Amino acid sequence: MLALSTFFLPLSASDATVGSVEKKQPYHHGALKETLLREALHSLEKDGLEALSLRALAQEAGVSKTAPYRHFADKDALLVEVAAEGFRMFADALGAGAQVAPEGGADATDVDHASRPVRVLLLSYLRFARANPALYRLMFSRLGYRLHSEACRTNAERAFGYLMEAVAQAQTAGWRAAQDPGALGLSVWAQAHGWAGLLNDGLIMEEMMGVSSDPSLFAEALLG
Amino acid sequence: MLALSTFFLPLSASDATVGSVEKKQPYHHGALKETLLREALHSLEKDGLEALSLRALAQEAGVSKTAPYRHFADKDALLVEVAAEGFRMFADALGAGAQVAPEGGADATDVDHASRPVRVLLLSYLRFARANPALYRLMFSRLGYRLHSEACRTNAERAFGYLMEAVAQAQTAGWRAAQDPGALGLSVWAQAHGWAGLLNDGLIMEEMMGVSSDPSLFAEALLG
DNA sequence: GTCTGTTTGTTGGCGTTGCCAACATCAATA
DNA sequence: TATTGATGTTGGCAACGCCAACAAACAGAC
Repeated sequence: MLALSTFFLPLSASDATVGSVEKKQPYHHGALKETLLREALHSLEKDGLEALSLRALAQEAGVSKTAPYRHFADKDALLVEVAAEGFRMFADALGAGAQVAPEGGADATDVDHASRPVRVLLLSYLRFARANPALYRLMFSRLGYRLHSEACRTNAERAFGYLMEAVAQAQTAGWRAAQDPGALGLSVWAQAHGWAGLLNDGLIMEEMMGVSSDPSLFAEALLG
Repeated sequence: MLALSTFFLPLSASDATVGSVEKKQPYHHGALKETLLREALHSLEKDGLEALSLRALAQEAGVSKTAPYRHFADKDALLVEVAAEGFRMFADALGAGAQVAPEGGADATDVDHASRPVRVLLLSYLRFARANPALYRLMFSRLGYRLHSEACRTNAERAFGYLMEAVAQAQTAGWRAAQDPGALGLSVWAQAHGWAGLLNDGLIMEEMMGVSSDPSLFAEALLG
């Protein structure tokens, strides 16, 4: 009777405590790789990179300790794929943020209006970094970029492209128009990366500065 | 005869292969804590944080695997003390750099002359980060600041003080004089921290930007 | 359908790590 | 001199990444 509910459930094999008679866990998981990647993301944001363990992921997926090695050469290979997924999400976030408010309309009275695209992008950037701190750290580490994963490189360059677009837009509107675009883009990136790191590692020391840690306020200080 | 050279060498107990007769390694090391900290620094810069092992440090010091626990509660405690030493070195570097060229003299013809103190400090900052990448990473991580070690906090604040001094000097000389000093200091710090991270993790992608990775060139882009 | 090869799991084990408990040695002090 | 506390040693536990050998299930050829 109870077994009727186990008709086609190859995805989440979580019916371990149903009874002791018919635990018909299928030999093949069916979607182990995707499950492991999803769990790795969860584990990352829950307990950080250092606590992430292949064996624990395997156990959580209801699979033996060495099963992950059928899908990933080693732990680093899994982390690289997680980082690639992170870069995909990251580029999407920057792209979406840029599309939300392309040209605000007729509020050009503000002196800093020209820098608006950069400001918008920085907020998207910091929002992502704050929402996924461990993932962000992983992405911008030896594993994220160094190990020349194609997916990482592609999406990282896409994200950087959005940043350069925002800078170009701002420059044509008059913001730091004299500066070299490449150097300016790198500078903006460094600013964003620095803020992300300081915020995520809890190093901001607001009490030392009398400045709130609300990212929207930082943007004011970011742009001269 | 050869044993004459082993008169008072309680520090480096590396005379293991002298002979097999008189290896009179004293039961107590004498300076284990300092030795371990020194080796930890070396190991950090040689193989990175992830490869650092308490057992390996102990073996290198010629001591049993659990001897370090008489001086450090656990691995994190040792790393915190390493980070504290790092902050000491860091603050010293920033302070020394500031003293080298307090007021350059009569070359005030440069428009960017006012920002000179900040530029000098940024170069000291990046030089330190580039010279000790793994240490820098450790310092600005969960272990460096979060675990409220008194020595870390004190020296970090000293370093930040030098940064704020440079900013104040530049502001009185006219550089971004209108901006809030606290916010401006934080912004400069974020810039420096961002550059340090991007450089140390090899994420700069000069070919993408047509910009050399020479830190002295970055300073140009750093300051509007 | 049966056979066969490949994919995807499993068990058992190796070497390493951080850390604990129990014991040994030595210096300093009562 | 006896005792105590600091410092180092041995043995061991659990967890980890990863390897080798084996087992189950799927997939295509016949």
